[in-house]
Amino acid sequence: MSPEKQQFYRHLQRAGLKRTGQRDLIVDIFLHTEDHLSSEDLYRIVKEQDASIGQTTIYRTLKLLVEAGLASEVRFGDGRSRYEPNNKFPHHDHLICTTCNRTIEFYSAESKALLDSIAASRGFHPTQQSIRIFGLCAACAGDSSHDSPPAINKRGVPDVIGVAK
Amino acid sequence: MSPEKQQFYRHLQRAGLKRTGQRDLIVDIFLHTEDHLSSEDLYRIVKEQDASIGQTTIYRTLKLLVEAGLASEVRFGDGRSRYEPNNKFPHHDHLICTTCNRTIEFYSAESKALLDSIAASRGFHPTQQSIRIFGLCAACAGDSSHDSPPAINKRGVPDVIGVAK
DNA sequence: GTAGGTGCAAATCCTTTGCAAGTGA
DNA sequence: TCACTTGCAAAGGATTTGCACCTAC
Repeated sequence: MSPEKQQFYRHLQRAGLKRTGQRDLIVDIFLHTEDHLSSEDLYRIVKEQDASIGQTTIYRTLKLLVEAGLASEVRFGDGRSRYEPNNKFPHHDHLICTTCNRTIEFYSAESKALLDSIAASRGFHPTQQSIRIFGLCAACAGDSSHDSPPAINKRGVPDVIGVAK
Repeated sequence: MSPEKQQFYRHLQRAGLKRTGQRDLIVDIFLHTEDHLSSEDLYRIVKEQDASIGQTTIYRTLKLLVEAGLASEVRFGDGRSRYEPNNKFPHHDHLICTTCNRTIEFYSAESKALLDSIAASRGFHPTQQSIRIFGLCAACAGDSSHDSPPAINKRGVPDVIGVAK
């Protein structure tokens, strides 16, 4: 069993909760994505494996994953929550193209340090920081030295087009 | 008439829209706040001046204000949109206390420059950047060298507790 | 006169909750 | 056993839309 699933079950145990087949399946699938899945996206994928699972269980399990520290909730301005597994990259931020909805992930240690020091100077104790840059990706801005805009994918899920470390 | 209202009416004109008494009132009130008002907060205040105005008009006018570049939409994780006038501070970010809901505004030219260069290196053209740091303010973290946590205010609106320039 | 605006009620969309029937420890 | 789970349907809460009536230009 992966260390992430172990962490998940440790969380369940500590909280007096139970291990179930549904949670097993949902967590397995979730941990193997690195998309920014919405609850409904995940629901659709999970249903392919077990058509009897309900939306509600997806919502509840995603909440557990966040509590267990295995997932982060992100919002890109389309009015729905998306989730990303924390096991891929410990923390990263997003450039969000408001035209094609693709996202570019990046991580900047300098920004993080800068923001930490700003928080510290106000006596603030951060638990989470979120940086989002909205705008046009190179393709949508018509920059011909970059890829052309992608067709919107089947699920309407933003594709990740790159990770800048 | 303030330059902001002029800008608003210029936007209406360019878009072929009309000036109305309702828009006048809503814009006047909005531009004189620096709270992070939700649509409903603004609705309550506006109704004190004109009880006949409907929620819908508030929603629609806030949207116009954003389009006109006079307001920014912000979300603090409580599932509702809040708006701040752009005439006070051109741009700023937020430390958000997840216990007492107060926010501390700050502006960091260094962060902005850093993020601009990250965006540029990906060929991304930013239109808006949003930095949010969630955590505990000094008071809620029990830091006695700072103010004690505030009573939650009447409207449940996060109070601004400071602006770091 | 006419395109655009307004307020109301109804509709939407995402998410949560109540509940009766299951199920893991 | 029994507290925790599940799926369904209904409820919720924020925001949007349809519509008949009004109003700025």
